[in-house]
Amino acid sequence: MGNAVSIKDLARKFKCAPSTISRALNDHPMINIDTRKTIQEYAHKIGYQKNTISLSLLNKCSKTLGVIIPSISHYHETAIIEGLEAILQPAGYLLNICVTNECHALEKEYLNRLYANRVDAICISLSQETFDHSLNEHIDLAISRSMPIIFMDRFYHESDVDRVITDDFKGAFLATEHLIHMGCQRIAHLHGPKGITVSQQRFRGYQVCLKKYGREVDDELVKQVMFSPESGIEAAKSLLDQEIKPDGIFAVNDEVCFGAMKVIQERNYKIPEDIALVGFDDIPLSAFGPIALSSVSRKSKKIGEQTAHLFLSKMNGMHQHQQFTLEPELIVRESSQRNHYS
Amino acid sequence: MGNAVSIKDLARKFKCAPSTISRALNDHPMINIDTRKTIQEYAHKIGYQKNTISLSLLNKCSKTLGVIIPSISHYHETAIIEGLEAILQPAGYLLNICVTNECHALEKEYLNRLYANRVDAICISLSQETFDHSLNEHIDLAISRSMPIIFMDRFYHESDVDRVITDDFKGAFLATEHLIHMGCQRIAHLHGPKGITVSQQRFRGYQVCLKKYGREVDDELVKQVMFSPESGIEAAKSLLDQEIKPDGIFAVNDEVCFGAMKVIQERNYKIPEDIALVGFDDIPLSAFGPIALSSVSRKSKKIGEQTAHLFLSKMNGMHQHQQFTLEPELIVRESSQRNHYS
DNA sequence: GTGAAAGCGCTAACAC
DNA sequence: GTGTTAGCGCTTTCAC
Repeated sequence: MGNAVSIKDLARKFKCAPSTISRALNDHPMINIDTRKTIQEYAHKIGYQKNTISLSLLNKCSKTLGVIIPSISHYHETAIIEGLEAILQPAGYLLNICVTNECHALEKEYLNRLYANRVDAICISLSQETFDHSLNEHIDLAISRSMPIIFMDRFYHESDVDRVITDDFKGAFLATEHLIHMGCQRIAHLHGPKGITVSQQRFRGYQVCLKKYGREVDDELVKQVMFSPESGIEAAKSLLDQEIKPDGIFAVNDEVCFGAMKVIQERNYKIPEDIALVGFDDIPLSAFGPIALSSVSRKSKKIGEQTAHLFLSKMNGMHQHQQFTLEPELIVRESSQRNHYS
Repeated sequence: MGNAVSIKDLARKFKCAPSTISRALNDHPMINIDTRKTIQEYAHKIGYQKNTISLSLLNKCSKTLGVIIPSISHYHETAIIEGLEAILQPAGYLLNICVTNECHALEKEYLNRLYANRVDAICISLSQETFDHSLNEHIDLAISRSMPIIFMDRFYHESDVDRVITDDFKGAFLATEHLIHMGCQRIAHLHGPKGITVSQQRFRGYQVCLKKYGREVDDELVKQVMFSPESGIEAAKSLLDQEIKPDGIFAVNDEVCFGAMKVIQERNYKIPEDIALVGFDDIPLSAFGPIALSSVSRKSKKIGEQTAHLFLSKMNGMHQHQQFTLEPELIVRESSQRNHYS
């Protein structure tokens, strides 16, 4: 790495000034066309490649986007990354991806490191810890340093920031309404971790929908879960062990649903006849389990794409903050499709 | 971003030379302890943060690792990234993650861009296209530029390179042997895309194991698939439509297995009694489907960790090439656990 | 049409 | 104990 060929080396070789080489390589019209070609060809031949770091220093622009996410093991986050890459690769950007494991200290550390590296902007989906304890100083610091920040999914307050989110409330509403239409009388909800926006929004959608159809939210039918199948298993067991059993379940995500599905089948209830199931996220495997799972798609890839576009517009001088809320889509499959409508 | 506070600004403020500030911030013992503290506190207060780009230029070291992977939508790749981060975050590194979608042109483009950014090394899992057509000039170019390259999973030839892989052959052998032990007589294989090392190795493991137990590989029982559940569905249908039906299936990965499982259940065969199933990768959902899937774990996270260690040892001056081959582990679950052993 | 020089932010060798 | 200077690789303004 220390031996990379530089513009100076080429200058020595051609017995000219570094600036001439620079101009030649950038196809500057004022350089003699022949020398230009000769230099370009030679540079290519010996594998010269501009050192972008020096350009970053010079132009105060690193052509890199920082991405901070709480986890990378779910479809949602990887689809976001795919969306970001799809738009930003052609635009010449690289992605610095940082995974916080929902840990605030790490998030803070990464935010600082990305700033130290002078990335052009940071897209962030806040960690659970940051959320739970409203720890926002690191974000405020970044903003005061005028580092452009774009929030994805979770954001720290309603004030004037750039953000791209899905309308989780609406998605949850659609899912619950669908279960009502399928004739479910006792619709349970597997409620995501407390303090997380998506959990709250999805619960609210469930709640408001039930109310709208003149039903009460029964606390016994709402169980707390983490975002994992294990957690869905536990919750489903506790649901099926109690007096009032559900005939429909809307879960905070698909993984949880898979866990619940396993328990339901083990106990010989029929899906969707005895218990109808709807999840959230529409992960790729949902369509291909032994019972295809109904799910709300939150357009994960689109979040990435939209975020990328927002970022590019900021790079092009758009200083006004923008907020995008994407529409979720209910995908009905076997796990909730009943033939007898209510 | 253009307004970031620099060492020069601090020098102006304290009416001293930039080098004094630099030394103070780096806790240089020769600077007066009081001025040192004063400067440090003030710098912290106004949110000064060293510009790492200038350091990269100076030290010829960017504290960044480039990561090139063919896809990011499977558990395997995300687990690798988790492994890399687990080791490299504490060491102060950032990851530039690039997804090629199995496309050679993109891979080449990214490799070059990472070199332009002078990342300290590049970890790469080659794209299918690169593999299929043995397109290695970009790799050779990177090596000739003395950019450290570490191969993960797929690598381009057996020569002297750094690499971390799993023993796919052995994993496949274990899976097949297990099916034999479970009494399966006609073991089918869902063979991954041609030209991909993992497909070949897994097929070879299957093949060699059958031979070892005195059985023939029946071409009718080997079906070609892609790495998707859809593909598993098709292949399973074609298997079950033919004269000779399998009583055991070893699939190139778990997604494919899920697809196959769906078809098998739809046709009312019992798992594992009629048909036993073993997949590969041990994705998190495998344990939690309605029928828990047996699978070979390729220690994905460990690949990331080992790669990170290899990288760090290279940064510490280890110039000899290292090759690591991780041991796979067969995880037996419902889909293949029969009570009557052969 | 080409060269010389300054500067992006920082550190380190060398003064004093 | 602190200042001065040069330099990492590049572009760009100003000369000529």
